[in-house]
Amino acid sequence: MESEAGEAVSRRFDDVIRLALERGFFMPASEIYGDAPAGFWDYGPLGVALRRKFIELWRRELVKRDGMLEIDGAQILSKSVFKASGHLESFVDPIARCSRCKAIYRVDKLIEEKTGIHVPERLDLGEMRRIVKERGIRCPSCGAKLADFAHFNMMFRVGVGAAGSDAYLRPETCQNIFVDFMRIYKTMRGKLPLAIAQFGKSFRNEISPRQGLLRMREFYQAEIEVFFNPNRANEFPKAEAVMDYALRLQPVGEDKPLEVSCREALDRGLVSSKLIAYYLALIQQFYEKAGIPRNRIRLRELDPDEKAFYAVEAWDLEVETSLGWIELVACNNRGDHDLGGHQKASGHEMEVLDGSERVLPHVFELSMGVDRSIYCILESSLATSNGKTVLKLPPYLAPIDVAVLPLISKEPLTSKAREIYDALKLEFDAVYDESGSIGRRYVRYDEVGVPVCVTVDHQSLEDDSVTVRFRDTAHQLRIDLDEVAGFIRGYLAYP
RNA sequence: GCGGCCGUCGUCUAGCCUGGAAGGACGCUGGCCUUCCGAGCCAGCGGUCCCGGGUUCAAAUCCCGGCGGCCGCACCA
Repeated sequence: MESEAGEAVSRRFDDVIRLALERGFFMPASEIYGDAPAGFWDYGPLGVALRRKFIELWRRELVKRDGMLEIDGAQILSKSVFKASGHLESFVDPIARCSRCKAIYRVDKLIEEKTGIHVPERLDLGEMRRIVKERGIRCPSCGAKLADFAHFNMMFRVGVGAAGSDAYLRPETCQNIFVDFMRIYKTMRGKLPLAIAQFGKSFRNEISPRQGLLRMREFYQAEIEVFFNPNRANEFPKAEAVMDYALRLQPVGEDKPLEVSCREALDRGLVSSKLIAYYLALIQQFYEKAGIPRNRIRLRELDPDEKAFYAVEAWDLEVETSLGWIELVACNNRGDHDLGGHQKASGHEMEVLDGSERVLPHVFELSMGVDRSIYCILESSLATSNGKTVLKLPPYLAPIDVAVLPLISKEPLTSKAREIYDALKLEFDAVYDESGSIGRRYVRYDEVGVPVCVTVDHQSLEDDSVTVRFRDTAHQLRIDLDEVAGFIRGYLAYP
């Protein structure tokens, strides 16, 4: 892929990484040591602030808007949890190693490739070994015998306590929600449909992590699990509010997204229920408010081969970037896989009363990749103006709200500016800066997306006014000092 | 995990082929100057040349191994 587009692609990705490294958004973990494993990243000060604001927007647009309950679960969970969830068995790849050149292969894929026989991933290893032997399948690169048949599980195993009992770092945050469901339902006086949300870390031992924040071994998810009565997924009054909202749906068989209202999507049977249409609308609206242009968002239906082992209906919210379409949110109808599995394995009742009906709730999830979202927001906000970088984040996502600057670095302008900074710093994420020319400082803050700068000049000393300078236009406005806080508050307001 | 390319101050890079004092630009810090968009001047800061081993009088440079990055394949539960 050496086309012009291909080159532009890598340049744009590189621009984001360069900005991130240079200005402290994020950096490789364990960076100063040579044995730093791939797939682990540290967030720096600006990255933390951006992520915090992104999550605050998520709380506002999804959790609060919909009256969801938020929890914060443990990252290490018992082996039994993953036995019941299916991850211990299904979260694995069957692999084998060449006895001579040591290359590692996916056995199921290799058999399929060589013989055309479809091999279920979960087929017994002995069975796979038998097929390989019978069909005389050998190492594709050197022709030697295959050996060391094994399951590679992508969960990180940890030893708990002195005995080192097996437990696992969660590969998805939602298992806490399923395990805790009954207690939350009871103690919070729950009623179906009930949505429980969680923001936190997950861990997957990726074979080959790559592309910065896009595929990590330790990463943030913001997940929402909606528990509902499958017989009543169309009795959903809240959905009326979004019936005219246009989804960008790409059902199986389409090669580009269709603009269809929720109503039309339901009428045409593209989406299976009002409940699902409603949540697809909420998540798409959320990304529009996070600053991703609508025409770069799509909700793509997964065909059966692509779906996770637990999914019965699956839509991915994807965003188009210079690297292609990136999956940011998995919207899965998980059916009763989870509560059913935990009910059976734990012996704990998971059925609840919905009216007079006794029902094992089904689950629709919105599983968001936070770090990937941060990358996409950075990339889509990155603009160039007169050869200079301007990060055009929505103001309410900007890591720094306001920079307070004396026009020149000289008393009494500096003292005056410091007073203003002190008055703003508790309410806002503010910085004070007197280093370098005023133009240099504007550029410095444009580059990290600060939406407004407050500048103290000679006139400020006479009449207690300041100028407010806007990142996106470089225009300035003079306002009275006692209106500054209110003005910034208004400018940073959510849409 | 395989294959190709690659790894030098915070960032970008010169130097590597042909072994011989790690240099520049931007940035950052302090000062002077400066009343609005990367100004100027002065003085500074900043590098385990990815790591380990080998060859050599001498290694950023050559060789081997590892780690990491990008791209392609595979994978993405």
